[in-house]
Amino acid sequence: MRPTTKDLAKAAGVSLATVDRVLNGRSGVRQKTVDAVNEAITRIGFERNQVAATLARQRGYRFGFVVPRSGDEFLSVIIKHISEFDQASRAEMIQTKIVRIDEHDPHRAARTLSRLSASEYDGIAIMAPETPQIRDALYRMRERGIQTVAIVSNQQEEDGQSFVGIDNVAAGATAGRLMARFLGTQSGDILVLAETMQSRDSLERRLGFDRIMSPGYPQFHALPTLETHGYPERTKLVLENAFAAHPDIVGLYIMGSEARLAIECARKLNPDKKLITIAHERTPSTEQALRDNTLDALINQDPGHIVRSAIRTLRAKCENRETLASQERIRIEILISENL
Amino acid sequence: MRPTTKDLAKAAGVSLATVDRVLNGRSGVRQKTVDAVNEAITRIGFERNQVAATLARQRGYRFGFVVPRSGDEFLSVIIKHISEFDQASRAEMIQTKIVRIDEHDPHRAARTLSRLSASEYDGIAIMAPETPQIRDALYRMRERGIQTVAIVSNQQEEDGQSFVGIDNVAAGATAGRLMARFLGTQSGDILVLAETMQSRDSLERRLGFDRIMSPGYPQFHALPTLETHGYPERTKLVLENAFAAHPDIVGLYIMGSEARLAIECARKLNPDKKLITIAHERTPSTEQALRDNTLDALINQDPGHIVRSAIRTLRAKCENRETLASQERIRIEILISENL
DNA sequence: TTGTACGCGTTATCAG
DNA sequence: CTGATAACGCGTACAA
Repeated sequence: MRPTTKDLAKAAGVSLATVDRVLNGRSGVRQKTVDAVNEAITRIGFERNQVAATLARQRGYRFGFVVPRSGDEFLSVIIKHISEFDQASRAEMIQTKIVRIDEHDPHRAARTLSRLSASEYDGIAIMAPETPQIRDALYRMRERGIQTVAIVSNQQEEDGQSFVGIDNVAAGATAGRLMARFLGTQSGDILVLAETMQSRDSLERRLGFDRIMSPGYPQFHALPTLETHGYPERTKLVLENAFAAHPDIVGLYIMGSEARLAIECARKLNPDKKLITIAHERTPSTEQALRDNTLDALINQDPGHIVRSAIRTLRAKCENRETLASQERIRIEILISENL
Repeated sequence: MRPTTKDLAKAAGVSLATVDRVLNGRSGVRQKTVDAVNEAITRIGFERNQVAATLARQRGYRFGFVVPRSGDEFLSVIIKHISEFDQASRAEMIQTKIVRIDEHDPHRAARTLSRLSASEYDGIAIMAPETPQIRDALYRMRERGIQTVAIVSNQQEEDGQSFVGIDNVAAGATAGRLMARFLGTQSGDILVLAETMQSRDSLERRLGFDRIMSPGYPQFHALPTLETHGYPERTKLVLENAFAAHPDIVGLYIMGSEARLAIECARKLNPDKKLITIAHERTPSTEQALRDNTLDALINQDPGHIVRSAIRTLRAKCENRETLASQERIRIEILISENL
């Protein structure tokens, strides 16, 4: 049988309460006692039983997912996975709620975050673009004792363990390599589309894309990124202009997560020639596009994995232990119609 | 607060013990009482707290991974993940052991399996080719009350929920499509290599590969599968013969999981021409091949995911509940050097 | 600064 | 067939 807190208390010559204090880093214990307990821990090989610990806390774990109020198909897929997980994990004493923020108004968003209290949440996973206000709000949240983790869009580099998502530079590079290989012996211009180049995700993807394209494939010319701002009319307009100005377009790289529109437009504007088209994020519509061959490849980050990984990360932080790094690394998936 | 067994007992007008009997399907309860408890369950919305249930069992969960005694790099990666998981999940009261079987002697293997008792194991994950002896042994294991799940190689269709691994037909198709697209406008023969065509995995991969190649790309001709039987000399020999007989080889599809040898041989035999090469399973050596460009793509099934998924599946079976299907589906990953 | 005693929600072991 | 009651290993008031 594995040693328990009782064994540990006996081995260290203290009471259960003191063992608990040391184990959970609470104050009010003499350094000498702390040392004695720690010594006993290694001596008898004590390891805390998380199952018992979770049960003993009156409440289970309460986590919140902060997501944009308005969003694209990818967001709804994420949300679907959150509620799916919530249902499945109630028996494990994990509760998950969704908190909406106004991503266009950083101050309002920050205010919403500031209202999240430690008495309601043990941890928060946030999916939001990086702004000073948000970063600040997160910092204060951690001070209040709420664990945080960023998902999908990275918030900052400083804290290595607290981002769950893909490396967007590598994702862009992956798209670039596939584009080049699928184009084969052709040559010409490549259209690059984003909702906005303000976002770090798009910048990084573009960077990665160019890093492959520019040095390795002089026969292709990736045009400056076109911004759609998520508006259908604007998407149509920029694509029209682009096709008019560049008669030699052979490829289309859609960096944003709303690919449906762009694919449709491009097909209408260019019905005779088959463009190699690569987009990001698996959603019902990109999946359909892959199936009917209007899309050649999809770069995806598994939303279910992201959600579960975020929760595992938060939980590990609550119990202040390490996570299994290999498990939490989100893969840059390449999807074609055969491996959907 | 969620209703507990106490609430349930009160609501049903019985004792805790009876509630437990009904909940865990034990015998010795009148049908009328069973019905009353079940009615109360739905009425008050009772849901069992798994954390408490796990704690209350004296022992935690004890799972075994049955794997071949001898094996390739992929096997050692799997084993690495098993022990990694074992370490990380001790705190969650899950114990994982590795059991070796002689995959070349089905009878001996079956005997080893027959010695696995329910007093030692709650569940067994098995990675082994499908033979009548093994299938039988598994059947008897389930009768003994040990949960089972097959990993990597499917055992049979009958039980939908108990295979954790990829669809090998789809994996072969994925390889085929990539091969065709990477070859582009070239034409010629494609070499297909396997350790043996006795195994169902290889057969299925070949089937999927041809399903894409034959109808869609008449400019390519996939040669009959060559068998290496895992021997270096034999690999060298069959490749030499193939290159001599077919001067027009443009592609190499390595279906088996020991790709290192084949890649090396092919490169030596064919130093002037770049073959499009696709293999299966990420291992230190295939990863290296991808990096130094001797491999164009890798079809992979995440071994870490397989291990964790197998354990989640076994645990769910022990607690007789459903698993989250979306979580347990193993992806057919496409790896290139950019998304390693 | 340290210790005692009880509770968390379930399972297991008795007795009836 | 059914019911009390003691664990399981840890957290947490409250007392000292």
